[in-house]
Amino acid sequence: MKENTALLAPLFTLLNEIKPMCTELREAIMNSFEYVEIKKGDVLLAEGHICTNLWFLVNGLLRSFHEMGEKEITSRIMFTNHIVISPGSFFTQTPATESIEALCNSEVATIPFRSLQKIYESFPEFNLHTRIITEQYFYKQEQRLYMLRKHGAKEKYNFFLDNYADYLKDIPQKYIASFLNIAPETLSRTRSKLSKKRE
Amino acid sequence: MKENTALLAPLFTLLNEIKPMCTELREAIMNSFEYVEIKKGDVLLAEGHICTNLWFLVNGLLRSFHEMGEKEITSRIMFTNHIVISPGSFFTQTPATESIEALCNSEVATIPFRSLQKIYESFPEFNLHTRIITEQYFYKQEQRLYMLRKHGAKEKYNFFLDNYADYLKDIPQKYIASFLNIAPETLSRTRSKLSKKRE
DNA sequence: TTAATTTCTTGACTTTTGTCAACAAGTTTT
DNA sequence: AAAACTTGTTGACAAAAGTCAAGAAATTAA
Repeated sequence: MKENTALLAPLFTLLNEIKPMCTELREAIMNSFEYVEIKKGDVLLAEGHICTNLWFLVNGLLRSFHEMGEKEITSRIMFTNHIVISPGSFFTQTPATESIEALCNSEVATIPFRSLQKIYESFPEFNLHTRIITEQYFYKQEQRLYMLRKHGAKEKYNFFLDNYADYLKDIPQKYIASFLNIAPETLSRTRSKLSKKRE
Repeated sequence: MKENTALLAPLFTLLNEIKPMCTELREAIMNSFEYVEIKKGDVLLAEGHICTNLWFLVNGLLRSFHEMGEKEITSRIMFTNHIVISPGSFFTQTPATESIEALCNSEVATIPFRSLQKIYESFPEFNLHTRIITEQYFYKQEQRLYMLRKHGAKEKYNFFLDNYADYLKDIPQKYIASFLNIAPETLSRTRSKLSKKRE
C-alpha cells in the first residue's frame, strides 16, 4: 500500500489544509484506500445497488446519471481530485437512484463505507474534515442549482464553459446537453450560433 | 435563557438522534442561541452582507431569493424546524449572493458563527452532528436539482405539491413559480388545468 | 483499412413556455 | 368602507426549445 502515498497526495493536501492530522489518522486513511484502474465505460455504481464505497478520483473523468422516462439524465460530471459518491445512497446506505460510470480510462482510490465509519470511531476529530468537505460540495451544488435556473440554452452552455472547459473535449455532447437539461439538438445549434458570433 | 429549552426541543431531538450529547455540550448550545421574533417581510439576511448567523426556524416560513436580471428568483423555501443559513456565505464568511426574508410572522433561535466555532473548539465531537446534518441537507438539495430537471410545468408543480403541500396557502404563487423556474402565468394556467381535470 | 455503429448537425415542424396587456380578485392602508 | 396597491387570471401572440428525420462526421470494431 506504500504506493498510495503518492496517489493520495492531493487528498491529503486537502485534508491537511482543513486541519493537520496525526500520523495514526493519516495511516488509517492511507491503509483503508485501495487503488483501482477503471476503463472507459466501466460502471462504478449501478442504479438500485447500495453505494458501499467512496472514491477519490486520482485521475480521469466520471459521470453520474439516471433514467428519466425513456431518457438518460447526466446529473454530475466529476474530474480529477473529486471525491465521488452517490450522496443519498452512501450517506444512508440505501439503494442508489443513479449510476456512476467512467467517461475515460481513470484511476481511483476507493474506501468502503464501513472502513470510513471505523475511522470516525477511532478518530472522532476526522468528522471536522468531512464536515468541511461536505460543506464545500454543498456549496458547489448550490451553484449547479443556480445554473439550472438560468433561462436560455446559451447561458447554460456558458456556465458549462466557465466551469468545465478543460474537460470539454472528453465529454460527449449528448451528456453535456442532458447535464444542462436541454436537448442535444438544441446544444448543437447553440454551439454553432456561438462559433458564428466569434468569427 | 431557560425558555430556550422548550423552543429548541425539536433541534435537540434531531441532534440527540444523531448521537446523545453530554450535558456541557447541550448547555453550551442552549446558551449560545438567542430567541427572536420576526414579522412577515422582515429581512434576516440582505444580499451583499455576510451571513454571520445560523437560524433555527422554531415556527414560521422563510424564503431565500436573489436578483436575476430584473427578476427575483426564490431559491429556497424553509419551514418550521429547518436550519437556515446562506450556505456559501455562512461557511466561508463572505458576502451573500442571496437574501432571506420571512413569508409570515415567525420565531427563530439564532446562533452567531463565532459561537458555533467556539463550540466546535470546546466540543470537537459536535462535528459529527453537523456533518450528518450537512449530509442530510446535501441530499435534499440533490432532490431539488432533480426537480428542476423535470420537464414540464405540470411535473414541477406536482413535485411542489408533494413536498410543500402544507405551506401552499402561505406562499404567494409568484414565489412558487420562481422557485419552480416557471413564469407566474404558466403556473396559474397549470393550476387551472389541474383543477379542471379533477372535476 | 474498411465496415459498422454511434454521435453530431441541420432542416421542418410542433409544442411548450414566456411576454405583454387587460382585467379580476385579494390585500393593505388610510 | 373606500381607495390604493399588489397579486392572480386569462387571452393573444412571440420566442424558445423539443421532436422527428435524414444525412454528415467521427468513433469503434472487425
